[in-house]
Amino acid sequence: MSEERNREEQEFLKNYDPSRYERPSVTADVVIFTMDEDNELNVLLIKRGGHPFKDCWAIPGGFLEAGRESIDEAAARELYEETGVKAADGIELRQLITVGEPDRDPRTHVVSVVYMALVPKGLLNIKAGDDAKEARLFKIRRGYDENGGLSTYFVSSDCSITMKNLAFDHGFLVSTAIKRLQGRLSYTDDAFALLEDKSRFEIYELMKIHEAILFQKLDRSNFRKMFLRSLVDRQRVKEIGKYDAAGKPKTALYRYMERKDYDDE
Amino acid sequence: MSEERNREEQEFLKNYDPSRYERPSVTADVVIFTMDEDNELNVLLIKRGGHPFKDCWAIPGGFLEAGRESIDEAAARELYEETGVKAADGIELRQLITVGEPDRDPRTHVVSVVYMALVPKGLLNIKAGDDAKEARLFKIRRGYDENGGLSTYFVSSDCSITMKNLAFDHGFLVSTAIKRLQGRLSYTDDAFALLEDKSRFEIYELMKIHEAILFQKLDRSNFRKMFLRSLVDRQRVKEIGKYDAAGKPKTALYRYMERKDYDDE
DNA sequence: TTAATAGTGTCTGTAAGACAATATTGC
DNA sequence: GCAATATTGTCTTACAGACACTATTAA
Repeated sequence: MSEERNREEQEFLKNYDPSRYERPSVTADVVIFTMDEDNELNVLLIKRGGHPFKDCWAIPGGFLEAGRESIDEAAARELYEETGVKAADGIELRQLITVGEPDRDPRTHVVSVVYMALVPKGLLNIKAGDDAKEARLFKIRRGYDENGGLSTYFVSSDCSITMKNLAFDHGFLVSTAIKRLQGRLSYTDDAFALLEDKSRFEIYELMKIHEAILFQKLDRSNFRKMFLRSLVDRQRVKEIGKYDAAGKPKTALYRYMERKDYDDE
Repeated sequence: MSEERNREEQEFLKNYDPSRYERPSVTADVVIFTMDEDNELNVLLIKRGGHPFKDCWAIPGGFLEAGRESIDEAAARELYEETGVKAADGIELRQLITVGEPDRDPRTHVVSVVYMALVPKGLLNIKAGDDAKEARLFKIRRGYDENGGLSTYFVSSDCSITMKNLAFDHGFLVSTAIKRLQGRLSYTDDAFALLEDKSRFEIYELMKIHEAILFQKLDRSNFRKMFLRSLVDRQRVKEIGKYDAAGKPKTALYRYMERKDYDDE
């Protein structure tokens, strides 16, 4: 940009009044997935402490602090506040969808940028954030409703809620997240992000994760073949030992090789 | 929701002050793709009429009118203002990414929800919108820069600009859109959206579109096989005549069968 | 001993990619 | 006629899915 144009633009910016336009609020919401001890897919929900939708279950989210953080940073902050997990080091935090119907929040026009995160359960340190009474993991289950249609619902120790009972349009958002997770499974490394220890795992641990995400059993033999192809050919995974100290054969262990994400290529 | 809670929530909403939080501006931007007579992929760019980035080329976009339209509607409005194309009837208008670095726009914190649209050239009626001097189609070309690296640039009758010369972070946004378009090509019906007449086309018209998007030549025979498999098996396309009135064989014509999008399934 | 888990092998069908061989159309 | 376009076919390799068989481990 030329010197003269630069000066002209500086002048313009000095006189710019940002209050001219009616602005919506912006939030970053996060659908946080994990795997539990029963090898089931879980999602983190919070019980809302304030209006609107007080006492309803919702996905965690918070308002963007305009001028002070990017929308990605707001999502990372929200993830951290709710789980103690820092979005850096290998945690998947990926943008999912942005919703902005004028009436989706009764307070005011809220545009929500929704992310999904994949976190091993061992890293989770769940705590209710600012405007939440409680935060809790729910098992995601598939079942048939009274009409015989397939429906998704959330199960915790003492309660079970359906997708449609979540606050705002969060049922739709979680549903979208699950579909995206399933769709991406075959061509991304998403599943590895849910392993408790990515540098030390067995083939069938990974298979359990695939099964949980797809809500269906897989064939051991075929999964193994697929896995070994990815292993040798694409060097995404390395075998790190198959025998114990005495040289006796043991279940083979593998290490996931960290790499740049597909989205960036 | 119970009656009492409902009344309580109404009370809360009456006293809610939306000006409590600092809000960013929100825009809907659209990367509009089409195919030209030379079977090359084109993108619509506008020359900015005002500051900032005055006289720079950018993708069309506009501020969300908070409280009066959804973010999807804002994108559809922007598409219409720039091209006269209504987003309904079969035009692909799909959310791509949302960006929100605090300093990506020098005026104020702007969160941009970016869409991509696929429009046949015959429907385009390009006109410069409010704050644009000019709107124009650019051919998207791939070439090698001085360092031998692959780079993408935009070519029009009398000018050629590189990805990095676009206003704001729009180079990144267009680049992301192209990658997404390429990635989705094999498992979506995106390519059909660029046909001049979806209800009457030849196989190799569709192949030209695939070639333009992928920036590479394809094998006729193999493309044909792939196409015919999709045709018979998936009933996505129907043959509508291969012979002329006299019964003489002609190039086969096909009709695309409209269907719900994958994302919604 | 039984049941669950781990690992290997086989068979079938489908599909992608490379490439050869015709046929048809428009100058 | 030639060149570009359209159509069909062949061959190879890869891989997904179904399923059978063996070995090992834990209760």
